[in-house]
Amino acid sequence: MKKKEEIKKIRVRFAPSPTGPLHVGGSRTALFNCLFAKKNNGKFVLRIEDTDVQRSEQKWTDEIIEELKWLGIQWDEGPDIGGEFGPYKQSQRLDIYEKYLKKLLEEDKAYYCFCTEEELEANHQEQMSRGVAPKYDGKCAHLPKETVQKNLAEGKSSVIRFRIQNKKIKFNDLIRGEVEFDAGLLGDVVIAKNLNAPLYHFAVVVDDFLMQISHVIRGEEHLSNTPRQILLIQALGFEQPVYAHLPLMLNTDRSKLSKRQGDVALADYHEQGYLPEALVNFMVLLGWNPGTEKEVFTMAQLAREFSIEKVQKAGAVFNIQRLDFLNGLYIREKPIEKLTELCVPYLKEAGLLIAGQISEASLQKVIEVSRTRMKKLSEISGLSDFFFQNKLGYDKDLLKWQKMSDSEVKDSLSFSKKILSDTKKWDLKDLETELFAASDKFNSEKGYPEKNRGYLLWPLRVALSGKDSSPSPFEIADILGREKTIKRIDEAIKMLA
RNA sequence: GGCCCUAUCGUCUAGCCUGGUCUAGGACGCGAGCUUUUCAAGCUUAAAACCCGGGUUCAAAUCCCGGUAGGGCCA
Repeated sequence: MKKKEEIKKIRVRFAPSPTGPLHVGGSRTALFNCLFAKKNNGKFVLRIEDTDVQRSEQKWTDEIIEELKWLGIQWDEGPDIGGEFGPYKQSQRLDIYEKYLKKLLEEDKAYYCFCTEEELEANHQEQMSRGVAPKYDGKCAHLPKETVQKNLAEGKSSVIRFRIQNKKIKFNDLIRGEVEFDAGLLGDVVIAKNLNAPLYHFAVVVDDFLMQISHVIRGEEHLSNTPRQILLIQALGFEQPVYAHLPLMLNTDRSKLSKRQGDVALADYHEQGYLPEALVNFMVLLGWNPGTEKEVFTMAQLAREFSIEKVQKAGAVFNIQRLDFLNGLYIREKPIEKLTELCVPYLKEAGLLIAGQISEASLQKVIEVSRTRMKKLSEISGLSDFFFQNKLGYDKDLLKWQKMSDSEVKDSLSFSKKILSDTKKWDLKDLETELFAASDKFNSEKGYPEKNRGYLLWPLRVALSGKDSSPSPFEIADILGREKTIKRIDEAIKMLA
């Protein structure tokens, strides 16, 4: 058998910091990573970057996991399921970082810096005033060993800095092509507060290497951090991954998507009743398209059709109207049992759904007749409340179709009442047929224009719904049943008396 | 301030690599119409863009150069 080429396994990761709710931007990064892995038969790793002890909290880790799962994003290795390259939380890997930190220190590729905040600030100010790019001035870069030892022994506060070499860093980005930076402009970067407190740039590099990450797919905000990390990789003798920097998700004013201009937490969208299918479909189209005119995708289709080469370079504005459209689309397509199940919590929260008050079948009908009007699940209560309420509150003038007078409306309702009282079969089809026929009869008796069915149907529909817009009177009556329907008509007539 | 990235309808984008088929295609939204008791949904339809300036070429949205604008990162 022919010996297999050393084909490097595709391994990607999503590495969020649990310092707050999962951001939609982060969710999209996770999605792209997941799709890239699926498409290329690779592995997708979830790693929690919780080295910032001050700001990291377990509850955010839990939320990240929960929301990603909800979206339908699956990982092959992660803090919740373990894996070959664990642990997958940086806080559990401190001894690993310490080892590499010591190595850099021993090889004099990193050094202790004792500069105070004030010194750094003064230096920064001075450089700014001279119009020079601000960077660390290297004051502690060549301290005698004894001084360092003495300072350390005295417990003088310090950080560990990495020596940035003065050279050009070039790398090939899968999305942007060749990118070049001049590292000489950088200044020695702080990689750890101390041996047990590594900082972001350092921890990522170590973990990506140890977890054998082949492709680093992340947001564009990290593009300018890449040369630093490459230098670190070289200093540690690691292998460099392939980079792909995704375009940013933008506010309407084209700045980086941020809180003040709307919701940024995935959980917010979840709560409002956006469907994961819609969110996934929406997010993937922000910066990617298959090159065909197809725009509606399931996760499975995406896993097949996704290609990183077709990812856009420019940032994409988060356009909520498009999300709403897609969500409406998925709401309309959802099997009714599923959709009903999804709506129940919203109805309960609004105090509309009281256990045992309505049959499952009727509830499904309520959802069915409301779904075309729904952009998100949370809208169900406002759309269907009148089905559940005993008393409707509306102005009697709403009952009037065009320029009808009170007594005309009363006649109209009485007419409907008579028809509905006599109707033998109480189902949607028959109600519709009967009422259409009744409308024609009513109009000709009253001398109203033949085709204008509003004279009969509008007052009826308002009497049943109490709203200026609602499903048809047939649909409402069908669900309400004869007794409640007649009762509502009577109540309306009473208002006109 | 320095560095880097980006640039097609209001928005998401196709086309750009391999110049002509582009009077620039699709989708969301917006306008109109149909349908209709209402609002939706559905169907039909309109308006709407190649950032600017040079160059190369018979021919440029597409290639080259220079601006401009926006964004990101650094502190």
